[in-house]
Amino acid sequence: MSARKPARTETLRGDQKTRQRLLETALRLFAEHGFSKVTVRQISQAADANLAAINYHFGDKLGLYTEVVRSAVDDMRRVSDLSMDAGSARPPRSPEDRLRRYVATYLPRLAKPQGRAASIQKLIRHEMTRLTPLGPWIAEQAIMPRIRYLTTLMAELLACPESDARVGRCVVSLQAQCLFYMRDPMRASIFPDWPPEDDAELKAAAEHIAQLTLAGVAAIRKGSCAQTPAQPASRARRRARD
Amino acid sequence: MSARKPARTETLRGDQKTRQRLLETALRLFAEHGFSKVTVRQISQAADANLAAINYHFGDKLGLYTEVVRSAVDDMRRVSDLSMDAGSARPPRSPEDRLRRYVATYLPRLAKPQGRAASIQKLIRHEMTRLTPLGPWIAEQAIMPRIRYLTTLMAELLACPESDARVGRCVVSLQAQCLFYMRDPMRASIFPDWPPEDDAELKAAAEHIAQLTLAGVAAIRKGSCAQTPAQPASRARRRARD
Amino acid sequence: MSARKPARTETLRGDQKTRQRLLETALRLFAEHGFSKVTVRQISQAADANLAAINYHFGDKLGLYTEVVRSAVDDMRRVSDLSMDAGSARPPRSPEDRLRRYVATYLPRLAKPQGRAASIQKLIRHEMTRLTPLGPWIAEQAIMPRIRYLTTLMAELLACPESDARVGRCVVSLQAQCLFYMRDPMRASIFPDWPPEDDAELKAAAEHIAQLTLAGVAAIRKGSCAQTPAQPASRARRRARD
Amino acid sequence: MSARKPARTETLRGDQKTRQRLLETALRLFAEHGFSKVTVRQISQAADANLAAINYHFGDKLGLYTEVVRSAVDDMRRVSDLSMDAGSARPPRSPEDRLRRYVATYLPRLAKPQGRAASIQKLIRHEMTRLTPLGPWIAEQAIMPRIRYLTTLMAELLACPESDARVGRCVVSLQAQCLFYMRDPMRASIFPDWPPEDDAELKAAAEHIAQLTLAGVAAIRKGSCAQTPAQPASRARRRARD
DNA sequence: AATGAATGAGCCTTCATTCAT
DNA sequence: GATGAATGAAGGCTCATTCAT
Repeated sequence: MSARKPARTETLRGDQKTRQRLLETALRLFAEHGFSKVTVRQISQAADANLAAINYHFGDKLGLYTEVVRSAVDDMRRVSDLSMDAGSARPPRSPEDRLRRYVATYLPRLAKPQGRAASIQKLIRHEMTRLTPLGPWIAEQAIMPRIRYLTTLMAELLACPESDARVGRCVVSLQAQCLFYMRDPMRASIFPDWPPEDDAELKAAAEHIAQLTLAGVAAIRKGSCAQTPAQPASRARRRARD
Repeated sequence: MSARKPARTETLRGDQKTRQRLLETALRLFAEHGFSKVTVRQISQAADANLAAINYHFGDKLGLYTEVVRSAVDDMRRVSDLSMDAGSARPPRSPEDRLRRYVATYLPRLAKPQGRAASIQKLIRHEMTRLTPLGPWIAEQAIMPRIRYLTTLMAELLACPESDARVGRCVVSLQAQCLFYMRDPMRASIFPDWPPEDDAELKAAAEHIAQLTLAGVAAIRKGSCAQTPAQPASRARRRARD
Repeated sequence: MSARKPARTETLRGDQKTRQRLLETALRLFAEHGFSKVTVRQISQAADANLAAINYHFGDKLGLYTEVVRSAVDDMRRVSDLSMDAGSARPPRSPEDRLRRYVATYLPRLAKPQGRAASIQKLIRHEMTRLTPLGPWIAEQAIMPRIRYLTTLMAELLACPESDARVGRCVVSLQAQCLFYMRDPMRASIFPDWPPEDDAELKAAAEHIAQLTLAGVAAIRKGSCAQTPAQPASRARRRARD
Repeated sequence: MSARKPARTETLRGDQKTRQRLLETALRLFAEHGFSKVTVRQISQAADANLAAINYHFGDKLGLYTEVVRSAVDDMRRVSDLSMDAGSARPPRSPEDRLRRYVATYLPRLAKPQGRAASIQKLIRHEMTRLTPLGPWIAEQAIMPRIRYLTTLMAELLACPESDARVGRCVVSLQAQCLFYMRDPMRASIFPDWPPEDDAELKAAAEHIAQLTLAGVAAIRKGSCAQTPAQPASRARRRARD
């Protein structure tokens, strides 16, 4: 059989050896419809492979899915380091600058994922509601680095140890604002323009988040006892007005 | 016939109890596992009803689901008005106070939904990823009132018309921070303590969000044209450093 | 309840007392779709009656059907006598005239049944493929009279006793030609113009059948060699005579 | 691979036997009880196959049915050509002889279908009352060839163009008489001896039909304008009386 | 390494029927 | 005499998986 095929065809269809085709097709379909809405028949047909090939290569449907998620998250992690100065040998910047840069590079990737990243994002979203054993692993790979990076950053901004309770809350506030710009079919069905795709608007949004967060964190840093009920509220208001 | 009416009411309760039991059971199961992971057999068994009763009362599985979602969203909408001063004849408070109150009442309901609300929240989460025709309706019922309320509030805080682009971004920033405290099985599997259940911690979190947001919005209000690159950015940075 | 209704409404809906409405609706639906393709729900809804009313009045679905068929066949029998000189006190006509008249009155009724007769015809057709216990009874009611009438007629034409084998065959030949003009959805789907609805064409068809049959019967009566025009047939004729 | 081919053929037979068994069993059951009265469970059990095999091989129940009908009609068409001189290189016979031969070969096949043909006949009968999209196709395959053959034949006998209205009527008269001898459960339940199974009786019946029809057609040919009311009718009557 | 056929469990739905008023 | 609710038995179909090459 192999002798009769041109090398090129061999490469296109034989070299990535069914297994690779299955992985790519499965990523696309799982991302689009979720694990349980995709049948192995659909995958094998779309990948131009035999029905039993999935079983042969990955044991069963879940085995294929696991492999897909694993490689997807690997991809994601590799790329995501970029926004966090990872491996950058540049002169250390001010925490404010680092935060602005973080938001400015993170937001477009959330709002306008490119190529494989788009599928991966959808896949992770589906995975979020399925509660598989891979969840914690995904978290460790994809989320914790961000948390650690932002924790250090916020601790600097607040001028306090990373263990301070306010640090975590500020990290959450920032991360929450960013993640809200992630593509979401549900939100898109309500607000057809969400998230914004216009580069200018996305840039403005990033600056908005950075400005609001920096100002808010600064206020929290200064606000020794901002939380007390009676008087402090008026004090806080006054301060917020400044 | 009139003499039998009491008996009939008894009957209505006794017979229609099945319908009600089905609705409640279905809400619980759909919330827990999602539409397609729950079988009508499970529901009818758990509700101690006949399999065909679902068909009789709701036509088919989807009819039951629709009814469940509809009543759930109705419930949610009715309760959610409370945090938005709806119908309150109290003396108008400052926008800062209203924002604080909004967060303070909204956050616990997101983080620690009570009874039916817990199921409803899960149900809506599932519905979010399914993209059914009910999505837009849910949005109008459950989300838009909040958006409108917060838009008015932010416009006041920013002292600008509601159509100003900054208003929308501030609304998003606040709402994003709040929604991040919503229960989420995925996040819970990564951070076992999320969202915090401790009342004190929740209160502190609400005050954090309010304080950060108020300070951030105030900064944005003053920085009339903070978005342009050159000067305003430095101004904003300087202010954030204080 | 009865006191409050105008007599007329009472008549339209109350007088024929559900039972009658059910019978008529069932006839229509059974005729249109056949016994097993119609559900009791459809019937009760179309008759504006309760679902359980069928069970109440007729025991079960089959009971209703039996009643429908029984009354339909009764109807049919009553009307069908007309084409067979039944009860006619007119002077006896020649058998040729009686045959022509038979075809002329029978054919239009088969091809263009009017009102209830149309439903009854369809109903009988469905019943023909179902092989119910009512079959023989229907036959006795609706078919045997014709057979007997035609048998007498053909015996006259053939000038032989009714027990002669040729009589039965001639009866079959005539009846077969007539019944072919009965409405038939299948044939209609192949030949959209079948059976002809045009009165002139129908009349021509009746005369054709009468003429062909009379000539054919006459030839059979004479026996030997009615068919051959030229020579070649003589060989076949000889063979057929043996 | 070539070495394994024999084994493979063995396999094709051994495995695909299921498909063939399903087709045969389905033909039998569908013929006996009709499409909707047979369950896929019955078929798969009777064919000693798995329930899902039907879905695998034919998509769904209707797919199986379609395949059964298709092959049945194919069979029927192939066999039916025999009675119509198709492909026969014999010396042309007189139209009278051809008509006699047509009836003589057609009638036994209608009255006493052999083996598969018996099932096919029943199947077609059921199909006739169901009005499926296959109806027209069945017609074209199984009926139209006969119509065309008989039309040519009758035009010869009448010595007129095929478009003459009388040709069609004569075709109908002959075909109607023949089809009446088709097996029919309903007629059988009324006349237990119908259609006759005795070869002698069938032969006599065929000769009767041929004789009656030939004489009738001859009469119609001579009575150029037999359809007009006044004279010709009396002429025809007179002739018929002889 | 890969395939086509076959399997069995399970799902949603429909329907005639009965029950309790 | 009539009703709405409830029931249980099937029926068709889908799907992941395994078997025999």
